[in-house]
Amino acid sequence: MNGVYVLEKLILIDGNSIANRAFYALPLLSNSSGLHTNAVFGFTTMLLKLIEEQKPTHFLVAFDAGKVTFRHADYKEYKGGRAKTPPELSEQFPLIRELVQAFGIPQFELAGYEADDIIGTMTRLADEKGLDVVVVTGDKDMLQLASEHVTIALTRKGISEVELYTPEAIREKYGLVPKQIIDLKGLMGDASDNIPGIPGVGEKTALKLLHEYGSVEEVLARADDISGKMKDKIKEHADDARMSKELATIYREVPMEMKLDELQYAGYEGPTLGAMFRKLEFKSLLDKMDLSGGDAGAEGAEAIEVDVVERGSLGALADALADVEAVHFEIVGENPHVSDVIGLALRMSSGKALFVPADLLDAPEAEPLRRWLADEDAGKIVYDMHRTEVGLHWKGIELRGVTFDVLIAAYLLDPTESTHTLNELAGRYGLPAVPADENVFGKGAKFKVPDVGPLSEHLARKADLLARLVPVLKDELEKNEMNRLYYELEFPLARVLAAMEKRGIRVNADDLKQYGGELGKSIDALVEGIYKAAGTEFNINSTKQLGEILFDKLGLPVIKKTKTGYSTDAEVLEKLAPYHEVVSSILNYRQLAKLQSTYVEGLLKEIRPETGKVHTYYQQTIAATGRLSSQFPNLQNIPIRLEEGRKIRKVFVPDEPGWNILAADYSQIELRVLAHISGDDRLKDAFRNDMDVHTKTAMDVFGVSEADVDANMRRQAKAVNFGIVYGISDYGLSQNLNITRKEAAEFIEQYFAVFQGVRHYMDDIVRQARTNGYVTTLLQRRRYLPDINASNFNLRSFAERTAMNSPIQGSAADIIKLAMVQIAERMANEKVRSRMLLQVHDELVFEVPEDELELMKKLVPEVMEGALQLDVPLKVDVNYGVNWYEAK
DNA sequence: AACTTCACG
DNA sequence: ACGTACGTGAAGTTC
Repeated sequence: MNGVYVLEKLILIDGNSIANRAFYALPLLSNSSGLHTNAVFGFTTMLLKLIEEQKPTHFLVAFDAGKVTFRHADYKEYKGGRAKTPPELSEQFPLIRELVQAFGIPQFELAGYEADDIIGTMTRLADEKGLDVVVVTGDKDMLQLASEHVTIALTRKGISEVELYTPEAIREKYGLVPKQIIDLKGLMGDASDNIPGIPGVGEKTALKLLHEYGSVEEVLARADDISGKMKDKIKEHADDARMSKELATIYREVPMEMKLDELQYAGYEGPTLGAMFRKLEFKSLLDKMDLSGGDAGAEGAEAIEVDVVERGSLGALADALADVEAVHFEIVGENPHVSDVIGLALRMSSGKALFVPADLLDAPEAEPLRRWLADEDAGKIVYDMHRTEVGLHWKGIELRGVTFDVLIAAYLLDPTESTHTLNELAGRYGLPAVPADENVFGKGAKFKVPDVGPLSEHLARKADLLARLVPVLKDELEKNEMNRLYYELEFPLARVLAAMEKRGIRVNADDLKQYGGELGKSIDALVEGIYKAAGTEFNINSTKQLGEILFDKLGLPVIKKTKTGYSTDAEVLEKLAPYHEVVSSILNYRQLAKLQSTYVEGLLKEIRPETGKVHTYYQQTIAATGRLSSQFPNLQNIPIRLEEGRKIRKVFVPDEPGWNILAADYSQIELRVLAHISGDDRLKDAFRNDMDVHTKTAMDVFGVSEADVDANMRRQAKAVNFGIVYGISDYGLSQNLNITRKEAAEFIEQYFAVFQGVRHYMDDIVRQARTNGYVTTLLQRRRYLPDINASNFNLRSFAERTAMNSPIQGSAADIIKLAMVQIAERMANEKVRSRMLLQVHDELVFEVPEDELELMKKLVPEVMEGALQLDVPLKVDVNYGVNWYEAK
């Protein structure tokens, strides 16, 4: 009537029912570790078949949650007498949940309800929306749900075949309308669920009665019309019949907030499913579906045509550059600031490849190539633009005009993967395999750059794969609604980061050495005292030796153990301090030794003699939450909390005399993000009124006025706020506050009673994780949580906390990254001399000439606060001084 | 290479 | 009952 009618089909699976069917239908297979997999296998074949034959656009697998449902409140014998689920089957449920997740199918369960009720509710919702629905189950009761749009697929003989029941089919077979299925069961009962019905009434009699009277109520009302013994039986068991009918009625008003949109199904990802099948050892399916992928090695792969460019042919190369699609640079070593560029492979639009050895890059004849690399208008696809740009920089070559970075895309599509090597990406996205670098170069001491033949072949393969990956990755980004995240945030950020790293930050080596000298004296004195107190010399850095001294020799109480022996961490030592004077000396020693080794000696080693600066390297594709990380040296963990360490910051100075270090940090960005995404009114109010959020939390949780919040209450409230951001648990909070778990639990309950929006968010986000298998940030950054349905309590709890934390930490990361891109743009437009130097998660550090101080003090917070509009204001504090220490 | 400890947000 | 707070990187010791 109005526009195009899109055909949508929702499949709803009764997970428990199908698992049961599969289990009893198939022989008890088990894999090499002795785990049974027959039900999982049956479930798999069922899913594959449904996907192929039904082509669902929406999908849900519903599971029963727990043992007790609302039905037990009415009839405690419900499902009583049923044989316990055999362990061979129950052990398969976690696998089935993982399997469903690997298929990318949403799953759902709700405490107190059975899968039937969830499905009943979904069919009602889908029916209202006009979707076609297929319900897959082994349970005949579900036939009551059949309607114009809802078809019931009942498993038949095992699970290999299903029989489809429309209302017509039900009428043909039983002469009933779907609703009367409930009456049928009310009369005949169901032995397997311990529903009594009327004794002596089986299917035949029940059908006869229903054909005549229509419903249980009618049968009971007109029992007198019925002849013989049946009349007495019916009268005698009238209540049983009524209750049985009630028990058999599927509840279609389950209070769930699941939206149909959340059930969209776009099909499975071969590599994910392949990995699951490998785990389950479903070899036949792997082969049949050709999911083997991965590191198949180069044998099977087609040879790739690659020409090695020589000095004499560099001129000819210049003419070919217009036809380059992708470039792969091989830069060995972890730190691109000090790495060797070995060469590059150009993948031409013809499919052929050219290899340029690194030594040619410096040749005068390579000028056209260098110009092409630096040409903003010469588009090129690369892997890790940021790293390449840095690596080339130290060779005096610029890289510009990159149109797509494969690494960043791969990272966004699954930030939890530990690496995204091209070898892995080939497997992940089902493209022709590329050997692992390790197999070509060797690793560790055996690392060796191979001869030009195999080297050029390998790089050519990688460049070729880059070109092939691009359409696939673009497609995936689009599907995940990550275009903005990619094109407006991560991709432009890569160049901002490269620029910051190339610039570096000046470190005053002389001051640092002097500080190290002072530290050295203090450390020596402490060491002497410790040896004396211990009565022997030993390696204080060795936890093993330290443990022997403290616990065996001095007989101090063991507070905590580690995997390998006694724990001697700061928490333990603080508890031991009252017992022996040596302990506090050890704590002091630890503190100073850390400063000396990591921050004095470590930092000195990282100062580049050519520049007198340290050039950190930001990893943009490591952290699962979307944060950056910093290496060589790590400039995101320079001491600040303790004054002694904080002094280190004095050696970080501006590059030019008379300039300032300016630091701008977000105030409480994570709690502001939480206020925004949870929509919690009280939390929002706190920030809208620019209150001290910990004090406000203390007021609300303890129910006192602002004046009555003492330091201790604020401290506890602060710990609770931290806990909330981390995905709170009573245990974690009790550890942090040194209180009992019970007290911690009461705190948390108090908090949630007040901040109900936050509680709602926490429940909701975990539910989302369970159904989708992932959670997202404000800018659609995704984090997958494969353990969210694990049967192992620890794994599952960890995943739940991660589900709560990641959107918060990740959204904060989104915001500051967005600000960085915008600030870089503004600074370029305003043509300032000031430079952005560092990012420390919620802080940006700049060096600023005196005459730009006023401008930057205004520009930086303005952009940071406006980077992303939230329901609460973002607040930024700005400070500056002659070094990083003074910018406080 | 694994483990422990500790620095930061 | 279970037993960890979330996210990183670096240094030192031990195996």
